[in-house]
Amino acid sequence: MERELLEIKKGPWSSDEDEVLLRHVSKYGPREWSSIRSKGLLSRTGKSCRLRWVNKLRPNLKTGCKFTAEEERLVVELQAQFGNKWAKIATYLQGRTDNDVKNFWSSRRKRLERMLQKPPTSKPHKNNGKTHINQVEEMVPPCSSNQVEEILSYSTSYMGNTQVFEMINLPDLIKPNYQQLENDYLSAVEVEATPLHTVPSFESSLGYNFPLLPEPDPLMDCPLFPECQDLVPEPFDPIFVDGFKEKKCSECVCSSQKLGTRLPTFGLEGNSQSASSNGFFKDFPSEIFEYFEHIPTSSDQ
DNA sequence: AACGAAACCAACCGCGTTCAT
DNA sequence: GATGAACGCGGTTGGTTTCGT
Repeated sequence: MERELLEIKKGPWSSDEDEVLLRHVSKYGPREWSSIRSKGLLSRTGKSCRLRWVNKLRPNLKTGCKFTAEEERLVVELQAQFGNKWAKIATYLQGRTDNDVKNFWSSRRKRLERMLQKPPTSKPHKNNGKTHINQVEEMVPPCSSNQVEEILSYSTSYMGNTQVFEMINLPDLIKPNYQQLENDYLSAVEVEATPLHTVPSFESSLGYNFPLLPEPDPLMDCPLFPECQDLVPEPFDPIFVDGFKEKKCSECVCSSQKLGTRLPTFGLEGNSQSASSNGFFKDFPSEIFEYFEHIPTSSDQ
């Protein structure tokens, strides 16, 4: 028994272990992770227990759901704003963990890196069932990782979803549909501000009132408010900032006032243009297209 | 059907921060 | 203030699943 406890178990969690962990959390709350092992309940480290709870067992998680277009857009915007502060970004996305966001981002990054680094081939493009991404892989010249980062900031692929190319147009991404964003944020705030005891959840059955996730403070975090200019994280993506230049900051403030200064204003007026096919490519830096052949559209087929 | 590549996801590790003593 | 334990976060890795050929 003692020996068993000394040996730290690693690897996938069993449902029994999950159950033990859930019982512990229901009794003591999501803390005292180390005591789980010291009490002999599990031979996992406190760290591991916490991670399991945060990423899989916590109530209200969107496990197994692909990122929606809105979530994707938010991640892109927030990543440009905060950098790789995944935990912070995750607080803006209901039901998503930092791990989710991190995985989403790195997967996206890898995909784009591959797209931009594969040398062009001389093979004819037949487009027989190939996605446009596959074609790009064959056509785009090698590219530095900086370029990848840059492009990542402005594009969204939405590859994981079934509507593979019904993606957000880059202009839409850089100049998001403001009204939509407002609505989304307000509904998000509404959810976040709803006390957990009013939300049917895990807590009611297990008897512990889980604390709300820390609510992001968009006012403090938004570098676009004049009063927050000092808080702009460095390095701040210059091109991303460029996207905002045409709009005066006063407009940000006005918009934020409309929302009681709680909206993370992206400082842009609406672009009601809906996502359409090929939006992904429309949004790439123009140089890239020097290497492109004509990409067939749906009307070509 | 088999195989390889890509995508996805869960979990670990190292390091920095916070907190109690 | 110094120290150590606990915690939280970001980066990375490795296993599994999905997809295309």
